[in-house]
This record gives sequence, structure tokens and C-alpha cells, in this order.
Amino acid sequence: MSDLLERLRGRGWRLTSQRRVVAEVLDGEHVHLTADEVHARAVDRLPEISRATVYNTLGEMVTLGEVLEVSTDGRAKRYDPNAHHAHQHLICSGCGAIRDVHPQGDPIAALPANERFGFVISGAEVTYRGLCPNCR
Amino acid sequence: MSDLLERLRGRGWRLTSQRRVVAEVLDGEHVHLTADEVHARAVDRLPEISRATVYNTLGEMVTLGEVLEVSTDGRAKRYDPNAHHAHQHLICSGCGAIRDVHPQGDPIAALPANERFGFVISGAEVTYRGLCPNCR
DNA sequence: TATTGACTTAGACAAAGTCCAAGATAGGAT
DNA sequence: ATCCTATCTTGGACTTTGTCTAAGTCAATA
Ligand SMILES: [Mn+2]
Ligand SMILES: [Mn+2]
Ligand SMILES: [Zn+2]
Ligand SMILES: [Zn+2]
Repeated sequence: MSDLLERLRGRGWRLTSQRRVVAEVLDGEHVHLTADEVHARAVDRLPEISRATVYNTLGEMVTLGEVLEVSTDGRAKRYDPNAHHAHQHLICSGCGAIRDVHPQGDPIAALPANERFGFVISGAEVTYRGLCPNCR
Repeated sequence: MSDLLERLRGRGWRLTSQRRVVAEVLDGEHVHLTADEVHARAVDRLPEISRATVYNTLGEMVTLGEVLEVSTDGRAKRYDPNAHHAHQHLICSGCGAIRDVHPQGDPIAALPANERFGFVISGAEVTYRGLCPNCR
């Protein structure tokens, strides 16, 4: 995820230890952590980091398009570092595990003109639900 | 929506004035109200109805499968009385208006087997985003 | 190494939702 | 028609998630 840090520096960001730690925590595949989960893991590396800074940093990364905000249930938002590869989500109804998935075709094409109510459509998010191998 | 009340009575529900009012407030098409919006409208008809009862009643209707819970943004959940006709949602990024829409085909079919991670998939929710005629 | 605007912090605040003990009542029993 | 009681409702305390602010700190440039 030092790609992310480099991109952020290129955008005029001060490179603070707090931001470095948030970026490190978000590194990986199929990562979809809540703000509080990010904070808990960040505290392991930088004990004095505050909740407010985690929220600020995540919000800025979302604004810059470097991190996606995912609202899966009505609970806490999740933060997804995989912002540069379009994908959808598959969620286990049992344990909440979230996987990145890549369906075929464009879901927008499945919506007929007479079902668009005059909207100009800009995107579609698909959430697949099911049971993972462990939960069956 | 007296269909709903009849179905609920058939399930052994006591028919209280509070439940009647919540069911009335949820009547209609393209209805996707938050719990607080339901409460505000319920209070117009039954001033002493409490927030707790609105939450309880909505939760029970969801459990019974008579009302759907829709989490569109990270904000409050919305309650959808259109539970017996499968549909998806189209949301205006400008004003938040929500329309029921019916895409062609089954979105689950678009997910290849090698993208299922061993999950047994039970459903897919699609949220289309765009701008409504008023917001363009 | 001095400067300073950007950054971080603790804690107050707000919105959305859950939970509980006490009181009220729908609807079957008499 | 009245009684009875399990079910329902209520206000308020509490939790979770998130926002905001004023005061202090520091990264980066000169
Ligand atoms: Mn993802
Ligand atoms: Mn709907
Ligand atoms: Zn699972
Ligand atoms: Zn609009």
C-alpha cells in the first residue's frame, strides 16, 4: 500500500505517522474494515492515534477516490482499499465475511429504458448474499 | 394495506391501534421511509405512539417477511412494504429519491462459478445510482 | 532551526437504534 | 358484559456510529 501513500503525497498530503498507519492497516485483498476496526488495528502500531484522526483520514481517502466506502448492512460503513478495480461484493449471511467478486457484463444494461424514470444512470452496486463454506 | 393487517392477524398478531397506524403509513408504491419518518407520520394520526413501538413493529414486520429493510447509504435504514414483488432500487444521487425498478434477467446468473468462493448464493441486491429529471 | 498552515487530539455532541421495567389493553374465557 | 392475562406499549436510559470544535503539535519548506 505504499502506492497509496505515494499517490497521497503526490496530492499534497503531509505524510504523518497516523496516515501511514491507516494506509498500512488497509493494505491487502478482500479488506473491508469498519472505522473502529481500522482504529483498533492502528492503535496496535501507534497507541496514541485518535478515533477522530482515523475518521478524518478515511474520509479524505474516500474523497480522493483512493478508498471506497461500502454500506453493506445498516451498521457501520466499511472501507475498501480496492478502489481502482471495479468490483462487487459477496457477503456471508452467517459470519459476515465479504469477498470481492467480478460478475460478467454490465448490470446497468439490464435496466430497460422504461424502468429508468427519466434518470441518467451513473452506476450500479451489486451485493450478492449467501453462505460461505464454513457457515453451511 | 389492509392486506397486510389481515396477514398479520392471520399470524396471531394482536391488532392494536399502533400497528394499524404503522401499516397505514407504509401503504403505497415506491414507499421507502426511515423509522423516524414512519414515526413522524404515525404521530399525525396517533399522537401518543412511541418511537420504541414504531421500531418494534417495523422489526416484527421485517421478521415476518411483510416489509423489507433497505440499507441504501450509511444512514438510517428504510422500510419497504413492497415485499411480495422482487425488485431493485434506483436512487437519485442529488435528492435521494428512490424508485422501485425491475431489471431483466437474474443478476445471480452473472456471477461465474469461479467467483463464488464456495458460497451458496441466495440472493442479489442491485442499487442503481443516477440523477432524476429534477436534479439534472 | 525557525516558521506556519496543516494536522491531531480529547471530549462534547448528534443521529440511529436497542433494551428494560412498569403500566395498559386486545381478545379469549366465563 | 365483565374478567383475566399474556401480549403490547411506553419513556427513558443506554449503545453504536459518526461529526465537530478549540487547543496543541508537527511536517515540510526556506
Ligand atoms: Mn471490495
Ligand atoms: Mn422498494
Ligand atoms: Zn460465513
Ligand atoms: Zn433527484
